[in-house]
Order: sequence, then structure tokens, then C-alpha cells
Amino acid sequence: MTAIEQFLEQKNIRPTAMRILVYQFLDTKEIAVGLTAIEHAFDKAERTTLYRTLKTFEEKGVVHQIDDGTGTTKYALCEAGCNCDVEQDLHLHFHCTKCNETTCLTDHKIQPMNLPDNFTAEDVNLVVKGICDKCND
Amino acid sequence: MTAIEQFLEQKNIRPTAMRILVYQFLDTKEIAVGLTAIEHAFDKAERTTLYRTLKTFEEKGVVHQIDDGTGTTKYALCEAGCNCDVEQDLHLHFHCTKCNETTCLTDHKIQPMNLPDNFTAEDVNLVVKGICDKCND
DNA sequence: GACTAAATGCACTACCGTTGCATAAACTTA
DNA sequence: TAAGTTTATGCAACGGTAGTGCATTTAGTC
Repeated sequence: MTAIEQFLEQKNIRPTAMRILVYQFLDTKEIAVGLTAIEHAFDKAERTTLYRTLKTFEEKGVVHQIDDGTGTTKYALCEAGCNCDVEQDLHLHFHCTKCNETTCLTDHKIQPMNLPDNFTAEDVNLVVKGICDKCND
Repeated sequence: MTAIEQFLEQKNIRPTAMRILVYQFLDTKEIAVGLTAIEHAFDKAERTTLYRTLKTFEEKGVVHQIDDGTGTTKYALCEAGCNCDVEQDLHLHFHCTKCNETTCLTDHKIQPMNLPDNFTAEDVNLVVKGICDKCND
């Protein structure tokens, strides 16, 4: 049994062929990818399967969803020990308007917010748009 | 000529009946509204017209777009002197998961970000999800 | 009033997210 | 190992939103 299989089982996910492939794909990517991008990466992949794979991955805490403002939701692997649910753990995302890629800036945590009276926060989403390092050369 | 008509002309927008209505509607709303919401507010409105009206409003700096993570873009009137383009002027938005309304927290500006080397920011979008004051009673 | 430019209405496309249902694969247990 | 059960997959389809092309109307201009 490979390391990935072990990892998935530990997360209570049956390590099917498709799931392993999706995991590997996400692992090679430094950036957050959308459903369509993954679909194009494997030409014989079924859209629904990928959709549900990502959904289970998210439920089990393997990936987290990112809404970078492009209209399509993107996914990225959680880091070891990442606890996306917990407010303190939220990092910011960077969307490059040139190459259209979305990067997780995991080192850049979001400071707790000051909200008006009677507002309670559950989730914070911070996306910075601009030009990324690769495109800025 | 009414104040609204004057305002629109000053922004280089022809004050047609539809546009005045849309402006008035947005003005009464404290929250950011989506295209469909506006469409339902005027039953004889044409979706495309509203879409284009909002688009011109945005281009001319009358409204600003908000992506609150619900998947549908919302619009809100810019305040007097609001300069949505300028990075310093960006405020945060609050999306209530209970009543599904998005509020502009114009008093809560976003602090400038520290980005990794060679990343340049053009735009910042910060959305906090949770329960708003009205739903927290 | 004739001409020109802009705004509107209608039809239609494309894309994404999502669900229902039938089938196939993988686990369980006798 | 065969039967039965759960889980994953594949296919088809729906619904909503953004967006575009084109014809028509409306509003400004001369």
C-alpha cells in the first residue's frame, strides 16, 4: 500500500484509482485548481466523479475550497495540520490576473477582524488580485 | 431635473427611466443586491437591460461589484468620494449565512497586505461570512 | 423633421454546479 | 467463495448566471 493510499484511508476515504490520481494531481500543483482544469488533465475523467471526489475530499479535510472571485470554485490540498474550519487558520489567496492562477499564501494568515456590534464571524475569505511572481519577471 | 438625474449626467450616464429606477432601488437598499434580486423588484424589467445598466454604472464608478462567495455577483452603490479602484479605499463585505444578505462594512477598511517577493497587488476582496446583527437578535 | 448614436428587448449560447438514477466495483458476512 | 450490501462511478439531465448578437425603439443633434 502506497503512502497516498494509507493517507486516504486514515482520512476515512476509500483509496480508489480515481481518487489517488486526483490526489496526486493536486499534490503536484502548487496552485489551486478548478474542476474543469482537473477534468482536462485526465482526458477520460468523468466530470461528476471528479466533482464528488473533491466534495468528499473537502468533507474529510483533505482539500479546501477557494473562491478567488473568478466565479469558479478552486481546490487546493490542505497542508499537514491545516484546519480550514478553524478561523485562526485561514490564509489568504492570491489570484494572478495575467496567468489566471490562484496561489495559496499559506504563510499569510488573516488577522482576526473587528466587526460591528452583533456581527459574528464564521468564515473569512481574503483574495488579493494582481500579478504573481512568475508573471512579474 | 431631479438630483438623481443630475448625478447621473455628471457621471456621464444618460438618465433614462430604467436607470433612475435602478439607482433609486439601490439607494434604498443598505445591502448589496444581485441581478436577479433587482429583476424581481421590477416585474417588467428586462434582465439584459439591468445587466447592462449595472455594467455601465460600474464603469462610471456609480456602483461597485462584490463577490461574496455565493457565486452570484452583487452590486452596491459607491459612497460619496468612494474610489473603488484605489487600493486604500477597499472595505470589507459581510455575508450573512442566515438571511443571505451581503452588507458593505464601509467603515472597515482593509489594511495593506504584506505579499511575498515579486507579487504586486491590484485589488483586494475580503468577505466575512457569519451572522449579521439583524439575525443575531 | 431627418439623421445619428445610444439604450432597450428578445433570443440564444456557454459554462458551472448539482442531482437522480442505473450500473459497476468493492467490501462484508455467512 | 458466493450472496448480499454498501459505496463509487458513469450518464443524462436540470437550473441558474453571465454574457453576446441583432433588430428595434428611444433619445439627443443638426
